[in-house]
Amino acid sequence: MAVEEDGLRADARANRDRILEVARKALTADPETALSAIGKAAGVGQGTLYRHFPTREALALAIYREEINALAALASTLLQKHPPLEALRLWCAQLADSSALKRGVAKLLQGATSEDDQREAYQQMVSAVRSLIAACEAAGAIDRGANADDVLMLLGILWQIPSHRGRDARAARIMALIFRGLGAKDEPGSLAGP
Amino acid sequence: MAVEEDGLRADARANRDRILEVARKALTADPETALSAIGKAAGVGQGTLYRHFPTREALALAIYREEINALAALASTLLQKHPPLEALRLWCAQLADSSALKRGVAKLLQGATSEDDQREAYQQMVSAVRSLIAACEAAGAIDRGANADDVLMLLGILWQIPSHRGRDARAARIMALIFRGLGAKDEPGSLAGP
DNA sequence: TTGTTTAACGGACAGTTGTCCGTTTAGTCA
DNA sequence: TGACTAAACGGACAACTGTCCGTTAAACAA
Repeated sequence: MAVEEDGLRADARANRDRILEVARKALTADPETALSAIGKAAGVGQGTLYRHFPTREALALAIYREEINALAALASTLLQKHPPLEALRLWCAQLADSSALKRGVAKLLQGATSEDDQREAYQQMVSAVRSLIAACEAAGAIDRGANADDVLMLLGILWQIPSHRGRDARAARIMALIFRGLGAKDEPGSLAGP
Repeated sequence: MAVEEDGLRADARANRDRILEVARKALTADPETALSAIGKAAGVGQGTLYRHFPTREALALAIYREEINALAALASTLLQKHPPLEALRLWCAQLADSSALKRGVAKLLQGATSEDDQREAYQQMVSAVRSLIAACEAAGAIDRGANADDVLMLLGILWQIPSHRGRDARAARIMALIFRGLGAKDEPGSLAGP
């Protein structure tokens, strides 16, 4: 047997792509759509669906993989264009705004999981946070000693805020608290305490 | 029909108690025990089980209700015996140590749920946090403006930390970050930075 | 006691998740 | 082109959750 460049057989790849396409629409419309319904809509059997995506999280992760990649890449981009602390702020704001990355992916950020590709995505995010933190520390913009895993875990809360009215304000308050916890030196232009 | 003092008919109360007793043991042994198995072990039908406890969380909540009550009550006790900030610290430490209050209840602290009794338990916890925060603010031990819901949400993370080695250290780091975020004035005796 | 009401019971059932395994077929090589 | 092999398929199945509804019996009144 030979393999395609990505290690998948042609029919497997086609199925995978079709499942993802269907799932993206279905889950966007209703995040709790039954996986069996997605399988049916994609014209594949249960077995096929679960072989490609063993859990709901794995499916959600694959769907939002692009956004995760983008978010991870954003870190270095921001660091090039802005002072470290502002880069961190902007990155967190983007994180909070990525409303597409809902519940399903949120767990991922709370702690390492066992699935390989989930681990990888988690690592990407931790690396992003780590680079931002390191830059801030080097610039003296936050205190030393912050732990990237901890910070990511705390930031993960931003997705658990129910999307009622006042969500944004709440997210802002929580972010501000975390930044303070990091010992962020207030920048010129921001309102600050004593 | 008349009712007992607690509003439950005698047989209903007996069933409820029996379910709780069985569930406590079963869930302690394996947090993922099937609810159907618990129902069977308690000698009640599916319907009875679900009427008493509509969801797994509701059951977990009922089991740990005493601990939640104790935790809520602890707040005022600590405030009487200690300076506000230390009371808050001790309370959070106790919260982090309540390892029995695992996953199932954790969600509860993340955001308001719709179930009535879950709401009530949540409110108890928020009230506890609010009183602690208020005392700290009044004493000038933390900055004004902290939001009890936000703080509880952040503290809820403490239960999501996987119980690997290093869990305690991680919990301590996260708590420290939150306290800093609240603007906690370091007490004499604690190690602190500039 | 006996009768009436209705809360509570409990098991059947429908829907979903995740697994298993016999069947199909893509890709390769002669 | 035809045969071979293993990756992939897909549907049946087992387990679990949560609902529905006909039946039972607790509480009370006459």
